[in-house]
Amino acid sequence: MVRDDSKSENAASAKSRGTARSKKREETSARIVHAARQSFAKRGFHGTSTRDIASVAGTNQGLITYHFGTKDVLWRAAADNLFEEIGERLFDRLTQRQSADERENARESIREFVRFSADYPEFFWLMVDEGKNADDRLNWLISTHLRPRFETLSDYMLNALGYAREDLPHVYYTLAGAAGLIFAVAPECRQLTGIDPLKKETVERHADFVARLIIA
Amino acid sequence: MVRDDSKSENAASAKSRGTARSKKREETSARIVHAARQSFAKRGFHGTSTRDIASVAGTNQGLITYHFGTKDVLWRAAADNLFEEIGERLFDRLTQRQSADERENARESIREFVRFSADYPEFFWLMVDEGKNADDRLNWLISTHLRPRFETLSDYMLNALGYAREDLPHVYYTLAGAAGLIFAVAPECRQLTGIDPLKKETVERHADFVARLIIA
DNA sequence: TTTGTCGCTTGTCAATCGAATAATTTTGAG
DNA sequence: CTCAAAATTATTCGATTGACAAGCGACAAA
Repeated sequence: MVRDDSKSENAASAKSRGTARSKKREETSARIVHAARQSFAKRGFHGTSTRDIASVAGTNQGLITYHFGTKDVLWRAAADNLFEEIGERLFDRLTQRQSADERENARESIREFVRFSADYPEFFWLMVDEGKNADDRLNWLISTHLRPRFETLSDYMLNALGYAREDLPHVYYTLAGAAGLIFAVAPECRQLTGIDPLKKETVERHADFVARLIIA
Repeated sequence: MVRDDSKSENAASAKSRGTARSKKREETSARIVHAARQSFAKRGFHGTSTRDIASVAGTNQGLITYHFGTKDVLWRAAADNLFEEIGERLFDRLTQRQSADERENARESIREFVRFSADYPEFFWLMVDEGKNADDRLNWLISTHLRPRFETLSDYMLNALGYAREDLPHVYYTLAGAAGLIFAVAPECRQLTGIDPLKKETVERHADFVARLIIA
């Protein structure tokens, strides 16, 4: 049975807030969400079974139904969790950046974005996995997370980097693709080129490469 | 029952070569492979069922087992088919290109690669879908198709574009990502930015944008 | 201590998966 | 025309899927 929605959103009702029970509930729920994030990222929505996720989380499949109701809801929770971390990691740094040299400032922002792409290949996988099919998950993803993120970045590219408005889509997807692909296909890159893209020096090299490319 | 391997590879035994029977066999097989290419590209290996493929091909699932034996073999056949087309479409144009202006020559090569990425988003999907997991399919994909393709492009980037050897992986994945992502997530791009990346003018605009970026 | 709620486990369900086999139709050599 | 082989369809199988429901033990309010 699916639990009450009021608890579903706040992870605690008015009565049970802060108790040992609700604390355990949140812990378990978080563990499942974390496992779901890994699994969905690596195998995609269709390629991931709720039993796999449960196994990674160290529990059973029934518990997923109990906490989230459906696989779709769990996927949304995993996406929420990912974008929450992304917001903390990326946007705070980008928007708060300050420097004397405007050009070097922009370049460092791009480097930071490349480092972020190396730390969170999940974002790239999610983007490609869901972005190619116009379904409910894409609609939800755009309206909930992608749209505000894109608006923020657009303002930044428009004002700080001085791009024209009609170039924004090209800037956005060019940068995202250039920064993220090499990390998203790390196993392939390792086997094909012999270098490990996730090694610290390689990440920095790629960051510098892309930054110099975009801000010539 | 799986058909004889000698026919599996050549699509015709010595006796039946050129007959109406072997012709129909090849036609049917090609129809299934074509349907498999579409389905695998859109949904990935795990997200695609052999029944879906059969439905797209206008037949039933048993015929797939008859012609290819396993889903894995069909996937390889679909990949073979894709890379065959890619070879014809891309590499022939790139290597045969000749111009007086070396710089403009390189720029046009990149434009051509972007146009290719728009025509074949399947390549990007396949790359990301299979490149993130080090399994048998990735091993096969690299040794069979990706390695020779990468070598060819490496020579080109080394000689014609004058890049340093240790930068090759960065150039390769940066270009592939910058050129391909916007087309790979076309539905997302449409909904997020309002522009259709697959429209002819948009493709040309992106080609020009990326070309000017790489060859400044 | 009682009692009922809560977090969780277990078992089950219909649907669907890839694969194999049986049954049927089509084809072409003799 | 005959008939065996080939191509196609139909059926079946065991395994796995997401979802559901019954029941368990621990905990907390009364």
